[in-house]
Amino acid sequence: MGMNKNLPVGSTAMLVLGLLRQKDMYGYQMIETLRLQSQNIFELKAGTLYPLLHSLEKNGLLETYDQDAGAARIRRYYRITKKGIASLAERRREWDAYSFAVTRVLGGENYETTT
Amino acid sequence: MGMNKNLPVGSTAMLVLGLLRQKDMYGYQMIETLRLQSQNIFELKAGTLYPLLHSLEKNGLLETYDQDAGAARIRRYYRITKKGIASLAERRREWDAYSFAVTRVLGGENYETTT
DNA sequence: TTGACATATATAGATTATCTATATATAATC
DNA sequence: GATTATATATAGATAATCTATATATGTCAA
Repeated sequence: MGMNKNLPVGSTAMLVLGLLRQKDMYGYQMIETLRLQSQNIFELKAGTLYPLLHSLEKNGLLETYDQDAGAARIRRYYRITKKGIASLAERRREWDAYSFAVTRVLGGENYETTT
Repeated sequence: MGMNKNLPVGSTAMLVLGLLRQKDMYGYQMIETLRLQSQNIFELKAGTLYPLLHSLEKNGLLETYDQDAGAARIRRYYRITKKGIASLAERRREWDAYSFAVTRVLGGENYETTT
């Protein structure tokens, strides 16, 4: 993910599942939507996304269908499954716990260190 | 970092710098303090921490001193440098932007997708 | 009409963060 | 005497993401 090489990581699958909970999308659209909704914070690379989508599909979190005939260009749409929705909920719980803990450690409050 | 293998993230350096902004610490103490302050969310492994400390020191973000003589066991203390404090501030800015963007994407608000 | 750029998907290989496993040594506890 | 906690360290494995590359079509400007 864009920004800085150090920070992000590990939560791309959660973001993709979050997008697809909004509506079905094809890969390129996910990259654009993620960039727009995050105000250019997330710049997901195609080389990251497509292998990730394949793996989420293989694990039953997503399913695919190709665009209706008649369209010039092929677009492979992804739809989130029941299992994907459950996985998203679990990932969100973990994200919340993680980011809350970061706030606690960096927050500036003075927790005494029970050494 | 503990929790779940997926989530973790690349923010361990930020957390370590955050701890050392509170006060000087030695490695083992950082692991314990991080675990306590995060209420067991962060379970940083020794095999992660020590190489990280060496690298932060090599880059001038930390400096070390050994425990005063007389003590039985050797403890290597780490102190954050001016450069380390600046780096922490930058990493926090990035963390804030990142977590804010996650909230925007997952938040549930209905941003229209300008496809 | 040619070239450049945006759209669209895909894979191979490199990089890097973190983990597991292992090593060493002392102190405390059973 | 054996086990567990303290304390630091390194080697090797795993996994997430990136860069680079490939392919193909559509659009727009020169």
